[in-house]
Amino acid sequence: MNRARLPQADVARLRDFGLRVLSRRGVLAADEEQAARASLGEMQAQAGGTELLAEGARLNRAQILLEGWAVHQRVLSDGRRQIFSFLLPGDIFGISARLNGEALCSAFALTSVVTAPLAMLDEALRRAPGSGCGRIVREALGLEESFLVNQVVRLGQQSAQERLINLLLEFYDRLAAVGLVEDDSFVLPFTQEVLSDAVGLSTVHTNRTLQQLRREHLIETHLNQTRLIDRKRLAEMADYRMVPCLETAAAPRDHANADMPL
Amino acid sequence: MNRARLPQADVARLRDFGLRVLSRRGVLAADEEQAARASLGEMQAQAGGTELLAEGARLNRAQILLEGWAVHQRVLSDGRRQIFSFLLPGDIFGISARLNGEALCSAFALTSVVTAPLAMLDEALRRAPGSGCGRIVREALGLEESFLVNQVVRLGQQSAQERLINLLLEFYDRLAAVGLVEDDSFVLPFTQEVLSDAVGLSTVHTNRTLQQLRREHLIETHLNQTRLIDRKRLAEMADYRMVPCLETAAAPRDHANADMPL
DNA sequence: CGGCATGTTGATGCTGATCAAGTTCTGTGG
DNA sequence: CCACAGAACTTGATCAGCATCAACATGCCG
Repeated sequence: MNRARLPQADVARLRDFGLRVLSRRGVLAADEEQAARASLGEMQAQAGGTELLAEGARLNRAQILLEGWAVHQRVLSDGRRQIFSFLLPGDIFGISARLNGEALCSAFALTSVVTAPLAMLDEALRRAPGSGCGRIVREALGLEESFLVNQVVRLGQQSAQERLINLLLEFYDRLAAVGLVEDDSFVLPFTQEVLSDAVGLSTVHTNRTLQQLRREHLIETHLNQTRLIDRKRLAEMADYRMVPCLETAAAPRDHANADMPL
Repeated sequence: MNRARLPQADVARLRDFGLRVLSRRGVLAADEEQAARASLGEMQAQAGGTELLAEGARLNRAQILLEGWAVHQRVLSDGRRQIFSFLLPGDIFGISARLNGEALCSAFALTSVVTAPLAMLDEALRRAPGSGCGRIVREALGLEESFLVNQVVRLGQQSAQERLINLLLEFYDRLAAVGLVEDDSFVLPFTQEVLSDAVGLSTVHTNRTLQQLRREHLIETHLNQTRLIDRKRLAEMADYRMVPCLETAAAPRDHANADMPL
C-alpha cells in the first residue's frame, strides 16, 4: 500500500480532515495553513502491522494519523507487550519535548493507516512557540501526557471492569472530538487481545469482563461497533475524568455542520 | 518551616547543588547563571505532607526540588491513591509542554523539602528553545515522560517482585546522577505504604515481597538505608532499562558528537 | 471447502488483597 | 531516663480476582 493506491476522493477527504483537526485549536496563519496543505499532500498509506516509528528512533519527524488506528507500545524481552496509548484519526505523534529525543516506545499500526508528515511542527518545536503551530505541538504533547496519566491510574488502582469502562469512555470522548461517534457508538477495529495488552489483563479475562458489561446492559457490541449505553453511570463506575484538553473540543458539535463523512 | 529557619550553611550548599544540577547538561550563559543564582536565592523550606502543587493548578511556575522527596500523585474519589512518579533532589517540576496547562496530578511532599522557583524556565518555555534553559526544560519534560512510561510497564506487565526491583533500580540511577548513592546504597525516607501506592500493591504484599528480596540476598535494608547487592542480576530479573537521559548524565558527552562511540 | 485467527467456555491454581493480631520503632512528655 | 502512644512494620489466615491451560465455537478469507 502506498500513496499511489489511494483514491483521489480519499486524498481530498483526508486532507480536509487533517486541516480541520489542525485548526481545531485556533485559526492557522496563512503561511501555516499553506504549509499544512503541502504536508498533507504527502500523505501515505501503510498496512496494518507496520511499525510506524521504532523505539529509540530520533523524534524529529512529526506525523499526523489521518485514518486508521495505531498504538504506542513496548515489547518486553520475554515477549510481553504493553500498550501505552492509542493513536486514532487526527492524532499527532512522533514529536517530543526533548528535541531530537529518542522514542521511548514504538508506534505500531493496528489497521491499515494513512499518515502525513508535518515538518512545520518540527520547526515550531525549535522556535516560535507562540505561533499556531506551537499551540498544536503543545496540545499534542499535553494530550499524550494525559493519556499516559490515565493509563497509570487504570493499571495501578482499578479493577478489570473499571479499566475497561475507563478506556472505552476515553475512546468515546476522543472519537467524538473528531466526529467518529454516532448514536453513542463507535468502531473499534482491533481484537480483544489488543485491548488486553492495553489494560494489562489476559484475553480470557478481558473477554469475560466485556460479557459481564453486556449482561448488565452497560455496553452493546455488534461486530466491531461498540455502544456505550449509559455513559453517566459508566463514568461513575470507573471514576472517569474527561481529559481537560478534550472538554472544549468535544463539547458543542452541530450535527448538520459536521461535514465529515463517516 | 520557612526560609528564615534555613541555616545559612544549608542555603549555600543547596544553592551550589542547584547550580550544579542546572548546568549538568551544558554550560549556562552568563545571564542564565545569573538568573539561576537569583532564583535559587529564593529557596524555601516546607514541611512533609505539604501539597506543593495542586491538581488542576496552572503550570506556570517551574520549581526545582533542592532537598527532600516528593511525589506526583492523584487521589481517586474513593480514597485510593496512585503515585505516578517520585521527585527527588535535583528534579524540576511544575512545568508542562502545554503553556499554562493544568496540572494533571498534585505534587506532594513526602518529607520536609526545600524548593526554589525557576522563573527563567517559564520564560524559556515561551521563547528561545535553543538556549541553555530550553535544554533544561526539555530534559525535565523528557525525564517525566520516561518515568511515566516505565511506570506503565511496571503496573501493566510486571509481578510484584519485578515492580519493586524495577522501581528500586530507577531510584538508584536517579540518585546516583545527583551523587546521593554511596556504596550501592541510598536512603528512602518514606514508608512502605508510599512504595505500595506507587507500585499498585497492598502494603502487606509489598512488605512480604521486600522480605523475599532480602532473604534472597538481592537487597539489604537497614533503617531507611537500602542497598542493592547485585544490580546486574536485579536489572535482568526486572527487565530494567536505564532512562536514556540519565545515561549521558553519568558520562556527559558533547551534544554535537552524540554519535561518538562509548 | 479448509485453515487460521478470533472469540467463548470450563476447570484449576496462583498471585496478591483483605482482615486481624501482634511486634518493633519513633517520638513525646514526665 | 523511663513510660507511653501512635506509627510503621510483620505475621498468619483466608479469600477473591485474575491467569493459565485446554477445548471448543464462530467468523473470516483464500
